[in-house]
Parts: sequence; C-alpha cells; structure tokens
Amino acid sequence: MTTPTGDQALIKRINTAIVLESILRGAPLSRAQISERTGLNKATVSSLVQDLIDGSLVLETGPGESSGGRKPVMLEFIASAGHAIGIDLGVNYIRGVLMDLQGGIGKELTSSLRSTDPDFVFKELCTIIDKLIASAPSCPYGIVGIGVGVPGLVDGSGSVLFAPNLKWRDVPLERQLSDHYGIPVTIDNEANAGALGEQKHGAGRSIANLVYVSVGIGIGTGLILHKSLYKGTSGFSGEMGHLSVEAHGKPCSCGNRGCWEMYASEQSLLEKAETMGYRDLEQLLLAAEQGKPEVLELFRGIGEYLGIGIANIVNVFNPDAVIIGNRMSQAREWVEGELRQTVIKRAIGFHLRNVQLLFAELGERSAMMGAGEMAISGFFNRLKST
Amino acid sequence: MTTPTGDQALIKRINTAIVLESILRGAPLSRAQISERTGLNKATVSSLVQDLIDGSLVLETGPGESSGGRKPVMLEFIASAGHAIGIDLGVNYIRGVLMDLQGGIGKELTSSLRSTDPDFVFKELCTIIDKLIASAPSCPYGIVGIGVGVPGLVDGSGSVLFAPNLKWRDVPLERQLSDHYGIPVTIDNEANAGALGEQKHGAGRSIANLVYVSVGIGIGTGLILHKSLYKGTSGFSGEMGHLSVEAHGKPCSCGNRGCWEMYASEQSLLEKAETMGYRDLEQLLLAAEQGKPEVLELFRGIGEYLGIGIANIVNVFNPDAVIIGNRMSQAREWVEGELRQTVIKRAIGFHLRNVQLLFAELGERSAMMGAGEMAISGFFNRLKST
DNA sequence: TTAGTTTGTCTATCCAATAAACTAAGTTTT
DNA sequence: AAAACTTAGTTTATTGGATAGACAAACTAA
Repeated sequence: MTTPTGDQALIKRINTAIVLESILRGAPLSRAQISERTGLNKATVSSLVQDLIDGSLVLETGPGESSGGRKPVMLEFIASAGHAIGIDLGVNYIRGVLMDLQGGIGKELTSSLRSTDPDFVFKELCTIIDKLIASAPSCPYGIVGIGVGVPGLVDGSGSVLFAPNLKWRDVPLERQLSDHYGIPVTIDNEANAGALGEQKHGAGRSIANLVYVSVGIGIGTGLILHKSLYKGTSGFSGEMGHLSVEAHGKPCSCGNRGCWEMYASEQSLLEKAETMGYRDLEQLLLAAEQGKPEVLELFRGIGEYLGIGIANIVNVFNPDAVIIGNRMSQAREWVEGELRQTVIKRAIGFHLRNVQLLFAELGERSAMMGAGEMAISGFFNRLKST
Repeated sequence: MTTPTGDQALIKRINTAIVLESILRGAPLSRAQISERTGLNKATVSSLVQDLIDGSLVLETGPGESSGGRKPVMLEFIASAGHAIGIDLGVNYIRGVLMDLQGGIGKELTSSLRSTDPDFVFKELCTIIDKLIASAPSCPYGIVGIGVGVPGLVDGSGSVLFAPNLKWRDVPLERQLSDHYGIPVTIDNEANAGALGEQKHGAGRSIANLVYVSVGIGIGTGLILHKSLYKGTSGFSGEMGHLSVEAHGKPCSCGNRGCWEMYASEQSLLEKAETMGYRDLEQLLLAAEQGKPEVLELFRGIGEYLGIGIANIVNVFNPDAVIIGNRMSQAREWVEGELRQTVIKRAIGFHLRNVQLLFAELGERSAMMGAGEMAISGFFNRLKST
C-alpha cells in the first residue's frame, strides 16, 4: 500500500545494480573503468564489487593491459553462478533448455506430446525439467527459475486462462510448477516469450522497441517497449491476432469478425490450400520451391495480409522493428516481397521512416530461449530488491 | 549516458516526493498521519515538511481534532503557489485557461481563428496567453508552464510535424513559445491532452488505464497507462484513427485503406449526410432530436463503426475504460446503443469483463484542461529532480 | 488533580557515498 | 638503472541523509 520509501539500502541496491549491469555489458572490466563509466567513486565501486565477489556473482580474472601504470585487475560476471530452465510448450511438443545466467545454452531437449490433457502435460513437463535440472552443474545459486511459454492467454498470476489449441481453461500452471519444484516459475504467452528470445539472442538484439509477430496456427504478438515486455493492464498481452482488419469479414471464434489471424495465419493458408490438395505447410513450401504458380499466389496473399496487419501495428506502436516469427517465418522467401510492399504502401510515413522488418533468427527456439530469459530476468530482479 | 547513480540527495528527493504526494492526496494531514501512511519516521517527515514549508508548497492550517492527546498541526498543499496555462488550439478557435497547481480553474478565454497561418496563429496564441498571465495572482512560483494541445502529430521536441487541418508542417511551436515566454512549454496532440483532462478532472477520474477517443473531423486517440500518458516510442502517440478496419476499403489520405476514421468520424458522417441536405453536425443533431429516421440510421452506422474500432482497442490494450470525447460526444444519445452492442459483440470476453465505456464529461474543455495538466505535471517533475 | 495519550522535536547513531591522501605496481625518460 | 611519471585500487575522514528512542508539549478523561 505505501510507496516504498528511500533509505540507504535503496541507494546501495541501485548502485550495485549499476555496477553489475556495467560488468554484464562490458566485461572484462576493471574497477577503475567501472568507476569512470558509471560516475561512481572508485572507493564505492571497490566496495560494491567486493560484495558481488562475496556473492559469487563476479570473479577477478587476473591482470589486464596497462597503459603506463599499475595493471588493472579485470572482473567478469560468473555466468554459471546459476542456471535457468526455458520451456516452450507447444500443441504437440515440448522443448526445453538449460541456460546459464547470460543465456548460454546447456542441455537441450525435445519431446512430442501425445495428449494435451493438463495432468498428462504436467507430467511430461516434469520429466523434461527433471532431466534438465539433473544436467545442471552444481553452482552457488542452483536453478534460479523456470520459464514457460504457452500458446494461450495467461494472466498475471501465471494461470493459463484460455488455450484453445490445447483445449485448456483456467490451468494454474505457475502454481503447480512452483509448488512442485519450490523455485520461482514464470508463465507467459508463447509470443511474449518469442519476443524476448529474439530481443536477447536473435534478430532483435539490442533493439529497444519491437513487435514480435508469431505466425503459426493463429497469430500472437509480443510487444517489447524500452527493452522490456509490455503486458496489458491486467497482466495479459495484446491479442493483436484478433485485431479486426475486415470489419465485415469472416466471423472468428473470438466473437469478432474479420480478425487478422483469419487471413494471415498458417490455418488460413491451409484452408485455402486444401482444395488444391495440400495438407500442411511443409508440402506448400515444397511446392513453392518448385515454382507452382498457384501456391506462390497463395503465399503472396498471406504476405499481403501480414503486411496489412503489420502496417496497423506500425501505425499504433511505431516500433523500431517488427519481427516475424514462428512457423510462417520459414516461408520468408515467398511472403517477404508482398509483405514489404504492403507495409510501405500502408503505414504512415513518419512511422515507417525508422522501422525494420525482420524475420526471426532463432527459428523454432525463440519461445524456448525467451522463456529461459524470463526466468533469468526474474532472478536479477529479485537480486535488485534484496 | 551513464545511468544516474544513487546518492543521499536521491533518497531525499524520493521521500520528499512521497510526502508531497501524500499531502496532495489526503490534505489536510498532520505530520504524524503522514508518518504513519508513508512509513517514514516522524522525524524524517518533520524535516521534509519543513523544507516544503520553506519552499512555499505547504502551509500549516492550524490545529486539528485530537483523539485524546496533543492536537495535530494540519498541513495543506498551497495550490496557488504557482499557476499553469492550458491551451486548446483548434482548427478555427483557441481556448485557454489559467489553472492553479491542483487544476483549479481561474480565468478562461476563447477566441475564434480567422486564419491558420502559423505566424498569425502564434500571435493569437500570444494574445490569449498574455491575458491569462495578466490575470494570474502573484505567487511564489509564478507561471510554471504552458501546455498546448494541437490537432496533429507532435514529436518529442514539441514540433508539430504534420497537422493537415491546420495545413501545418514542421512548426516548432514549443521552441517558439518557450523562446518568447522563457518558461517551460509542452506541446502535445489534442487527443493526448483530452485523455489527460478526462483522467484528472472528467469521466476518467482515478482510472489508471484508459483510452480516450477523440472523435471530431478525424479520430485521434490518447492512451493513459498506469496513470500517465503513453507516448509512442519516438515520442508521438499511436494514431489509432488510422487503424485499418476495412482492409480493402476507401483509400485514406494517409496512404492506407479503410482507416477507422474514414467510417466513424464527423467527416464521414457529414459526407453521407450531404446528399440528404445536411451541412453540419448541429443540423444532424437537431434532425435526430426530431426523430428523422434516416438521420437516426446514420448515427447508428457511426455508432457501429465506433464500436468496431473500440473493440479493437479493447482487445489490444485491455484498458479499464474507453472514453469517447470531442464533438461526437454530443451525439451520445444516438450512437451509444449501437456502439455498446457492437463492442460487446466483438471484444474478447476476458478483456470486456472490466472495461467501462464512457463519454467525456468535460465536453469541449477536455483538451484545454489536459493541456494545463501537462504543464502542471511538468512543474512537479522538475521539482522531483532538483 | 492525576494518569494516560498523542504530537512533534531533539539527540545520538548508523550507513552509504565521496574526496583526498595514500600505497602498490606498473611504464617512460634520462 | 635511477628518477619521474601513470594508473589501479585502498584507506581515512567527512558529509548528509534516515532512524530509534528519549523527550517536552499539549491535549483528554476520570
């Protein structure tokens, strides 16, 4: 209820975070360099660095180059001081990864899912997680958290409110997992996870404001503003797949009409392709490769509608980049041209000026790695508040 | 470049802001009450309050009620310690107001604009502002700032990049005004100003997350998230009037097709009404009053398209409220029914659950008062950083 | 009157950041 | 190689916040 007040501990937390941050960004770094870069006094830096060393987060790695004086002692972040687990829960698969605190990848596992029953899925999740935990080297902070990306609507407390493709409703996955493992668990939408993954390790590295458009069966979107995930006001993210782009178009299961994902998703592509005798995206990609004109035309259509929705997104959020991810990113070659032209035609010039249109670099691993990043950033946030 | 580091001055600024905030919210308040509410030590509160009193921001207003002990000395914020000017610059009018630091209204002026030439408008603005300044009582902080709402796209430095209805391009209004008056000037879009006005003094009082939809000649939107204005990443706000709701609809001057404002603005209403012999909104409102069925049908159509766009907004931002303002709010009686039904039909249930659909309470004064609030919050922000 | 309560101030203490002096350990100049 | 200079990092004394607890002032209730 009361706003947290300021005291000396707050100062120390702030400055410790600044020091740690600068080591994370610029390692290897000496105390003197940190002092210069942050503006903190040398003595202050020395004292805070000592705390970080005592806390097993920073290591002295030996002398550095001198430029005419005493050699500096270089400092590095100990990435392996803790490990996080990232999980991408799909409709018919689970992908999991063990990451160190800098996102370095350890063991990676995939398994297919025969059922989407919540209890069954929970057991499968535990199997994967157990194996990943077992593969982690022992370290001061152990497993610092588990992050999970799910294909559905997630509320602020980590409950999956609604996941049509899993046929889930109100599954309190975060509570279940954290009860079972006794460590912090973060659950979020697959698109949010993907956005974070691409922002940290993929096409969006170091871009502050981006929109990740996950084009799979449906369309999900993840929004990163000022380098952090934007969650809707009640904790769930904007479902831009359900922006209506054809006010009187096809009715959607969400109740609205003409939703974007009715025109630009894999599902919509497959519906059109069915009469031509194609059954999945892989077949269509193959046919496109072979230059089948009717298939190329199909992809152009998807590209156009992707562009229509992306132009809307650009006009509303004016991001630095839009990244197209998930399964449809494989069709880059066949959709990109039409997509770019449509966006250029339709987006407002002011907003268009600086926006980059990119495709996911991490491919199928965006969401999984993003989920791991959620767990890692949870760990750092907890550090800051203690 | 370097993140501001933490020091004792920062603590003091934080805690002073907390104390001031609690007086602003709960006055009259005693030192003891502030200590209890904020969690700050009594001595700390005493010391900070003394600084505020020395700074002419707070006043001891005499003894309060005792509950069996020494009577408390009650404290109040001195609203008249400074004054701000709020301006709503319209296409054919200027509205201006003098406000105290709590938004209390002093002198109010309106004048009509015969030309939209930037130099001419600047002179007219100065005339109004001069009169308002002259009407301000003398006070410790004087005129703390000028806020202006304009019907166009404004960048982070307060330049009007593009205002089609004023026929303006790249007018550095903020610089011009602040050079002329030597006090801080804030320029923003009319819809952003309106959003702030309604959030502080109108239908959105104390609502943390709201979208203000300004329906006039065009459609503008102002977004308030966590009680403060959300600016797009480059400093200008989302132009949701140019969300495309009919992918292959009418071409819009912005380059896109089927923009929302082509279907739900005053302009679009008038275009349809022209063949029926109506020339402005006032005539149409009169005809609706008389029950003319073809006019009622027109308004229902506007209501439906407003609902279509608002459903999109609700799905993306999941706000606590949507407020319809500007000229079309006068047509509430004729559009509200269809609008509500359309939103209920189209918005995703989860998001619909808590959203309120409201109409502006401040009428034509939303933007003007919001502009004043921009200036006031500028003053408080400067206080916090010194 | 007397006891108890509440308000607000005063005092001693704590703690983080800092400047400046200082030690340590190098490089460059002569 | 000695002297002069540079740079890194630590030590010391000081500053300026917040705080707990003691305290005086001012009130109520019995």
